Amino acid sequence: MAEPILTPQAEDFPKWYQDVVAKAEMADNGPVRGTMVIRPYGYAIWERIQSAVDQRIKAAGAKNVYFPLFIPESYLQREAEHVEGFSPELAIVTIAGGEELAEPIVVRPTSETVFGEYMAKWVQSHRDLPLLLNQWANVVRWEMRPRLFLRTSEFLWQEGHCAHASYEDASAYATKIHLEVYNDFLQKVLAVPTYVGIKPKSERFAGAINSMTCEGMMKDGKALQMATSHELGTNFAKAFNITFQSEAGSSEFCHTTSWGISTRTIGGLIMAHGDDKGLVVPPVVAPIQAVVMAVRDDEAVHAACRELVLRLQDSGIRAELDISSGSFGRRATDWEIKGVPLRIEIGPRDLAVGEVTVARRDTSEKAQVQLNTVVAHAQILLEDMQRLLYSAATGHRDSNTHDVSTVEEAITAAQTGFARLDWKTVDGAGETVLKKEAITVRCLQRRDGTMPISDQEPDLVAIVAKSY
RNA sequence: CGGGAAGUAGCGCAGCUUGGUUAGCGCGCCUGGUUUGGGACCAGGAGGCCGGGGGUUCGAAUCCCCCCUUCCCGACCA
Repeated sequence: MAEPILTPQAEDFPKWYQDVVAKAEMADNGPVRGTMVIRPYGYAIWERIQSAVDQRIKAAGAKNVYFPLFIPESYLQREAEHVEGFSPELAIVTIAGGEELAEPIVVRPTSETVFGEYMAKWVQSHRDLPLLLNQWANVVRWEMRPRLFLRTSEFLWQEGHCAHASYEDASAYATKIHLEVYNDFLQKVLAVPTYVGIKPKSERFAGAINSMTCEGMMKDGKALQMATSHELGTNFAKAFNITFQSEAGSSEFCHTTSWGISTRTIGGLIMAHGDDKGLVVPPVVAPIQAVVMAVRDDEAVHAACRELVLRLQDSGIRAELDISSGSFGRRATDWEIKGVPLRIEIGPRDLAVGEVTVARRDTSEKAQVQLNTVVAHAQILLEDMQRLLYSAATGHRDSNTHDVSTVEEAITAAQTGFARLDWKTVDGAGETVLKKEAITVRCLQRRDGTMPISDQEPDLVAIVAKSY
């Protein structure tokens, strides 16, 4: 083990990220700038993210639908801020079927506008509300500086679009999604602790009256927005005429919301837990939770491995068999790069004493375990690892979040982590000063760390950082 | 989109300045054998329109122009 397989994080974090994405076989660049080919291992992680999020969305009452990829350009233009925010990153089709189109077609950067058009049709009465919809889709936002998973011109996500009768209902539901779907998922599944708050006006979604965010801290101390929920007020309802007849008989505008989580979270997962040996995938989201490795190319060893894989699978552990013929070190390293939580080694020495060797990815600890109790042991280790990854990430975040009192101190703190200071100290000129240092306000919170209803609340604190 | 660097086998690179027959090296890959408790070894082998297009030339990986892609730094972003 002379030379490192990956660039060490401390030497060059972005290079480490690229190395790990390539060597763990997560993704490749696509042929068109900014596009991404997600490979089987990366996609398996995405599928697990999808199912965990989808389950929570359905529990919150929203129903899945599918809207088209193509949106008439005129739709985007109906909401002034929305079109202004998105026009620089739109991909627009002007020729189709060999003919110049009468009206250009936009490849969706997000779907508020089409949803709006159909919500207007579907909603007539207060009895039709709330209308809670979600779709899993790809979207296109042309990016200047693409990075696999973190910023690609096409990405996969889920976008929820809801219409409510009142501001209070809309706000409450967007908040519920934010906390019970996104934040719960990020903490329990990805084991990423977050700062939950609202965006200042400068960072708000184009067309929103309020944007909520879950901000995670990566190992290099930079912030990553891992999910957002937006309150759109009546902006889109007015642009698309989404109205309903109230109980009293009057015609009212709906209050709409939208909320999303994307393949970017995979980048967050990589950078929140990965180390110099590669990925560290939390057991709950890991497509492979345990690999059973034959140490020797020997029939008795192979048979023991096969049998153990079946026992692990029977107990609900996602286990994989490795009886391939490469050298031990090579195979072990490959599984480490992929971040598989447990590696169970079986060789003649183990078999002779009825044991196996269990190595856990997070701590690198190796232990001898009785062959007949290893399944129960593995369950315990997986649960322990999930907990430990979350608490380690929380420790890293907390020890790199500094309370400061001036913009200058915030700039210093944001070189290596997050800074927390009074919002009134930053609001206005402070934000401009920070921006020059590539530092932004990631979110606004109340003093107790909870999420405010609006940025008009007094006594808010700002969390500022460099970000992806 | 601005400023910089780069594209030669799957990956990492040499060759280019000074144009000249069959374009090299390391890793990986394939075959056979010996191996396997932390990136094994020996022998043999496959793999290239030198990023794409155009030009200069008797002749281009090499010189010139345009385009595409990648990386770093800025402006934009889930």
